[in-house]
Amino acid sequence: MDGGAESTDNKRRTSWKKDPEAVKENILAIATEEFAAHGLSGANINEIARKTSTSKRMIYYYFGDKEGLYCKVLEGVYSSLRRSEDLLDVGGLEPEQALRRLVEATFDAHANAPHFIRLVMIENIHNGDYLRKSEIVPKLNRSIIDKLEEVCARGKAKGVFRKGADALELHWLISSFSFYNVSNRATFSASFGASIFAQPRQAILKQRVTDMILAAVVIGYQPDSWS
Amino acid sequence: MDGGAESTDNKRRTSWKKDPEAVKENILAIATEEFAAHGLSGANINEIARKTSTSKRMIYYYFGDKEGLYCKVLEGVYSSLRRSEDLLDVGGLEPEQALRRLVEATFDAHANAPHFIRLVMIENIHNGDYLRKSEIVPKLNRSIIDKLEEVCARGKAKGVFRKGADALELHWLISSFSFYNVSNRATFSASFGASIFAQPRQAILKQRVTDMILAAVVIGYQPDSWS
DNA sequence: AATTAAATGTACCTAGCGGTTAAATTTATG
DNA sequence: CATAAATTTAACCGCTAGGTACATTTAATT
Repeated sequence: MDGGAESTDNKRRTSWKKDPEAVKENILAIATEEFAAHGLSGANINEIARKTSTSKRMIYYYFGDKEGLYCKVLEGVYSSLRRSEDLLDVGGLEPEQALRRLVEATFDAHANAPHFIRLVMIENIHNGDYLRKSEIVPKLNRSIIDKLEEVCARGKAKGVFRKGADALELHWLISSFSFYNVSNRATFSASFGASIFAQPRQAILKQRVTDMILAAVVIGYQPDSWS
Repeated sequence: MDGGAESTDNKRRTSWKKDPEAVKENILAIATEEFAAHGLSGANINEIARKTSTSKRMIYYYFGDKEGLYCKVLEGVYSSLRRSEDLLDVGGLEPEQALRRLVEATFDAHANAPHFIRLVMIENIHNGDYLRKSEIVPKLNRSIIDKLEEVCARGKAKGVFRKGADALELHWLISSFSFYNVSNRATFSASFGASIFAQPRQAILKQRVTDMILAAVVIGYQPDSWS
């Protein structure tokens, strides 16, 4: 599993290419795994270095120290989620369908981004100190709010959304179960079993929360699923 | 603030009571603070020892090692939350009011138990490994489910709850925003400001989610607050 | 080709921290 | 009073892990 020395000896090489960006990317990718897996204090720089294709020296060369690396990792996963949000276009949908789409997409996005979830949990353990220090992150998450605001405005203009519908509150709501659904799987499962996190229960849950949100926002909404 | 040597010299004391339980309690209380503040790997045994009224030696004497201490801390906060749940009696209320009461109480209980929240977050970072090892915790959280089941049964029997109402799903839902509301304050605030976590927004949120739950469960429910 | 600065490798340092040892002292108990 | 459990004190150990020093190699520049 380790002694594959046929084309180029991968260990003990004495020759290398200059490729700073690739090295940085490689370090970031591994560091994301490790910080997500073990947290800031739990992650091990030596272990991160070992798993990269470079050395510990380069980590300090490019990122200064452990916290600097952690910050870049944090910024990375936030940017990544933002990009996926930006891809979502609900402009062509009627307000009700647009909102439904946003809820479902958020639910799925969280379910498919465990690294993001774990790093946000970890950052919350640290009281958001590193996120607050970051210059790029605070302004990142506007896009989802903007989308919700636009949908709310259209819904109200069309007369199908309640006047009280508020984008920030909606985002808080949608995030809460989308996030919790991933973040607390371990302890929830330990207490009540994992059945709720498997199919078909997950699909049912997504349907339920979507209907709940729509019922709270759309005037006279009556979900089919409420038997 | 430190040199209060009037009645009994607090350092270098030569006389003491034999009170194992008090010593254990003292260690647990401090350890709860420290683990909640810094996580399992982040907390420091020397620091915990320093803050107790006893010594590091006693920590190892009673708890074996760091993980043993962490486990006891975890069991402690879970038991504590369970006790507060047990105090809640909704037997005398009609199903609708009972459910409303359970939602509001859960929301408030989470908001008032930041240590519990943080330790559950931390335990989830560790994939629930220590919770699963514990014998007492897995069976602890039944009580809230039992209460929800009883209320659901009464509501269905009375003909006011939908047939699809499910206690476990309800608990997942109620927990999700109650938990998220505390666990993700730091990062949410960093992105969108802290206004939503202050009054009167918190009260409004609680009202909203309660109404949403009731609307999902109670047939024909129409909240006053939905303007 | 010589110069130079960025990029990389290797070995090393050191403080902190989890955990232990050992002995003395005090309190409770039968 | 003997014995055991509880507690104190304080030094100590070993390793881990964050961080650094210093030499070396590559690539661009002149």
